[in-house]
Parts: sequence; structure tokens; C-alpha cells
Amino acid sequence: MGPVIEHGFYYDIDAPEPISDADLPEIEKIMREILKRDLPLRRYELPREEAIRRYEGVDPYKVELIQDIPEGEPISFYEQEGFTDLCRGPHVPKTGMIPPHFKLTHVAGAYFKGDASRPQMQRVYGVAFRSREELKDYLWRLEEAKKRDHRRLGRELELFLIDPMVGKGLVLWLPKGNIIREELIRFMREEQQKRGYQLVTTPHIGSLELYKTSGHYPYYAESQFPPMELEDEAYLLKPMNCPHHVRIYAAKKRSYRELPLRLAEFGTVYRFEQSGELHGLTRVRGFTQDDAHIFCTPEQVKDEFKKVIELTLFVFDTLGLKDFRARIGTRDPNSNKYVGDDAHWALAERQIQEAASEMGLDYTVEEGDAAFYGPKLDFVVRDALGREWQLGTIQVDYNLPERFDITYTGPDGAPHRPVMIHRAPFGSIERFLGILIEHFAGEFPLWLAPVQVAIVPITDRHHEYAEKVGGALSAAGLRAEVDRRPERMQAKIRDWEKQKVPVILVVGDREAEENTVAVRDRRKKARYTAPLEAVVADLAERVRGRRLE
RNA sequence: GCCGGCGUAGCUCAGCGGUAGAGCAACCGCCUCGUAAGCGGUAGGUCGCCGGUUCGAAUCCGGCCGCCGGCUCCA
Repeated sequence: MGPVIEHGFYYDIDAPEPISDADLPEIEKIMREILKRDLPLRRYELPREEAIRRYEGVDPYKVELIQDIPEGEPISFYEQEGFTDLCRGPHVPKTGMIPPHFKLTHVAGAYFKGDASRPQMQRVYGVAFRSREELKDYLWRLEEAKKRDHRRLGRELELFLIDPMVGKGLVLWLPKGNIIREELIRFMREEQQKRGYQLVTTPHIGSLELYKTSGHYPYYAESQFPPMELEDEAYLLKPMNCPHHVRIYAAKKRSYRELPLRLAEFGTVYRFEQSGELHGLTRVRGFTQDDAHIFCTPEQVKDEFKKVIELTLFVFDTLGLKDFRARIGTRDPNSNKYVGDDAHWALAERQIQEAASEMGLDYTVEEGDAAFYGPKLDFVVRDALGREWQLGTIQVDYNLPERFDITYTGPDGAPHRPVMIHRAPFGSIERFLGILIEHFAGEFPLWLAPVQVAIVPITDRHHEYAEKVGGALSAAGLRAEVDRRPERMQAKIRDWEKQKVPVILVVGDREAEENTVAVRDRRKKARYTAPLEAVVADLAERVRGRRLE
């Protein structure tokens, strides 16, 4: 069985022998023969009882699929040279009408009905196009997309390393990657300070009691690193920062005058993700959230929520991330994995939708996508190969304040229950940077580039002037490197271009004499000569404005 | 975690039963050059790990580890 998907099609088979990539050419060959023979397809319907009887004892999957077809909908079959399949259709009338420009791309295991407790089928994926050119174009674009894969660029540009000896899913940030990471943190810290956040720092572990109170343990025990037990105590590597921040709130009696209280932390958390889920920077076991928890009154929720949307959109806009979608995750009314009372859930879901609408966001609502403690708004982007990843998230939570029994004193002198908003515009710095690497294809804007300016002296006798240029750039706060290697100028330019350095300054006799630099600007694709001071001032201004070009 | 594939020098890869190779990178030397690779030399690998088959294993088989593509999961 199998449908059409975004980029082609797939078909699931409960095959007695596993299918491997090596089998695909043979299957393709048979498919082409079927097309060439131009076989007719015949559609017919059967009543439910008869349809089930046909597959009973032969194909339990089809029996179940037929049972799932709603009453009143037709149960249709397609027959082609003795082979009959249950299918909603439609199909082409004759196989010869299908253009032969298709390719089976890969095989995979897939659980029946997407349920890991059900048997696993062999799934064959393929793509199909109207013309040979479109197929070729698709395959070419796939190859191009692989070149922007952040795992590949991370190695080529020496940004990060995941070393199995350190542990899978654990990221080692190399000097160049760490510069980008620090710049992103600095950016977020500045923007948050402008918006009334206060920075806190909390430890990497917390007592098991803390997480029992929050409800995260033992509920999520299988995705946490197991408790560390010593003497009479037990600690957990922190899987999230929220409980720590709640305890900061609870440290003293709070007044309504203090709210909203916005506690922010670049907090590193550890989660035991399934080994098969790990993926470069986008799915790791240790990551740093640009986390914050906003404690506010129920009346303030919507306004605070809108402010977080504004911050998130500002961050995306600064980085030129335009291709994202907003997704509101609500509770699945038929599930019991959620905590808290219905009135709070309904209120929170309404507040989120209103906030999103009033901020002019287009969004989809996905039932069952909420956190266990509350509904949320997520910002989702695609990576170079089209896979979706959740970045920023904003969540309303009536539950943790309840569990930790935190209050504030209202104008009436009585205690009231605050609401918490959990939010992280980046989501995780690791994932965000992984996506950013692919978004820029490694060509970071000047303010993020690990090496912003490379200075290439034409011969050894220009080293002195090159160092002067480098000194002027460094004094202006720019990250500049003088290339003193005994290589030809062309070779140096090639190496810096491959490292995707935004600006290369070439200096020789003419420049040294006139106190100028020959500018080779990657973004502007421009080459010009200008006075040293003017170039330094221009570059410094571009960095200060965190400009994209 | 599950299904399938892959694992040879820092990187990209060749070798696929007879005992390890190339290019780039690194290092040393020569060259002093005007916008994407100057020339020569040196060094570097228990062929992921463990076990089996064999006179002999990088090569064949099994287990483990890691990675890749999906599936499931994602507080």
C-alpha cells in the first residue's frame, strides 16, 4: 500500500525478504516493462463484507484498512493483468500513459499505520516527473542541497565536531563555530535586555525531588539520562530549565507589581534522544536553549505572548529567515497525557490563537501537538533536504505554577496564581545554528562570519603593510587574519574563498604606497580599491548593524 | 529503539582472497608572483573493533561500535 507524497511516492510491502537498495534497479526495470506493455487498468467497487472476505486470512493489513474506510465511502479496487490492489485511486486508464521519467530513490522500514508496536513493512520511495529534464533537474538540485548540509559544512569550515569518543549527540564547538555561537547569544542577550528580561544562571543538575514536583519525573524517565544516586541523594542532569526558574520565583514573596517577571538563561539541557534520531546539530543529546520563563497574571498572558512573537519575528528577520511556518499545538481531547483542568486549556488555546492572529501570523492548528502542560506556538523551518525542524517555541503553562504552588500578592492583598510562559526564540542554539549554516550555505553575513576579513599580501615584502591593515581592522573590533603563508596570491584567495570569508583585502606595492586596500567582497560580488580608513569604517558599520548584505 | 545501507591516511576516494595506493590537506625547501590551485621533497594507515573461515583476510562470514536514509519518538 502507499500514497503520493510531496516529492514523489512510496509503497509499503510486507516482504518475506528485506528489500535493499541493490534491488531497486531490477524493480525499476520491471516497472518500465509494465509501462511499455501499456496494460489497461480496471476499477471496480465491492461491498464491505465481500471486500473483507477477499483478504481474510490472506492479507490482514488490507482487512484492517478496509475496516477503517468510513461507512458510505466506496471501497475501490484496481486490477491490472491479474494483479488487484485496494486503492482509493484515481489511476491512469493504461500504464503506457505514465511518463517513464521516474527513479526509485531509497528503501526504509516503516511501521504499519505509523505505530511502532505494529509490524514493520519495507517501504520503497521514488520520484516521478513528466519529463526527463525535470527528473535530471530534481536529482541535480538534490546534489546541490547536499553541499549545504550543515554536517558537511561544519567539517569543511571547522565549525563543530561530534566525536563518538566524547559521546554521540554531544557537540564539540570548534573555535570558528564557537564565534558564531557566541555572536548569536550576544545578539539574543541584547534584544532580551531591551525587552525587559533578566538573566539568571542555574546548575546543570537538579535533585530528583525537583523533577518529581514538576512532574517531569518519572513521566519522561525514558528520555532522560538516569538519576545519579549517591548516599541518600539523587540528581538528574537537567532536561529542562523550567523548574529551576520556578524556584527562583518562589524564593521570596512576589507582588503583582513585579509581574511580568521575565527570567532568561542560556541553559544547557541533556535529553536521552533515541540513537536512531540523532542528526548532526539538529537532534542532539546535549543542547543550549535560549530559554526564558515569563511569570505573569492571567490578564497579561496575551500581551506577553505577542511580545514574544515580536521578538521571534525580529530574530528571524535579522537573519533573513523568511521560509518558516507557524504551528499552534493544541491538546488531543481523546488523550490522557495532558495535565491541568479543561478551563485553563481552553483559555490558553484561545489566548495563543488571538495573539498569533493579532500579530498577523499565518498558522496551522495541529491537535495533539501541545506540551503535556499546555498549548504552544512553534516556528518550523525546513533544512536543505526539505526536512522540517521546530525552532522557536512559545508555550502557555497553568500547570507548573500549580504544582509548585507559587503565588503573587494582588492589589487586593490576597494570593493569586501566576501563569508561566515558556519561550525560546531559537529553540536550541545547536539546532538553530545547524539550520542557519544550511540557510546561508556557510556564507554567513559579516557580523557572524568567524573570519570577517582575510588580508592577502602579494609578496613577502608586503607583510609589513598587511599587518598594519590587520591591526587597523582588529582595533575596530573586526576579526581579521593576515595570510603570511609562502603561497601565491591566487592560491591564498582560493583558500579564503573556499572558507567563505566575506571580505578579502589584497595589498601590494600600490596599496602600501597609497594607504589603500584592494577589496574583494563576496556578498557584493564587487572589487574596488579604497582608502584603508574608509574600508574599516564601512565594515565596522556593517557589523554593528548586523546587516545581512 | 526498529528496517536497510555504509565504515581504507585529517578530507575525497581507488583497491574487493596473495600482505596498502592516489589527489587534496599537513610538514620541509625553492619561487616573490596583481584577484580561485607555482615547483620539488618528507611524513602519515593495527584497512572501525572483536571473533570465525582460509596456507593466507582490507577483501568472505558473524557479533559489536559508529555514521547515513527512513520509521517511531521529540517535555
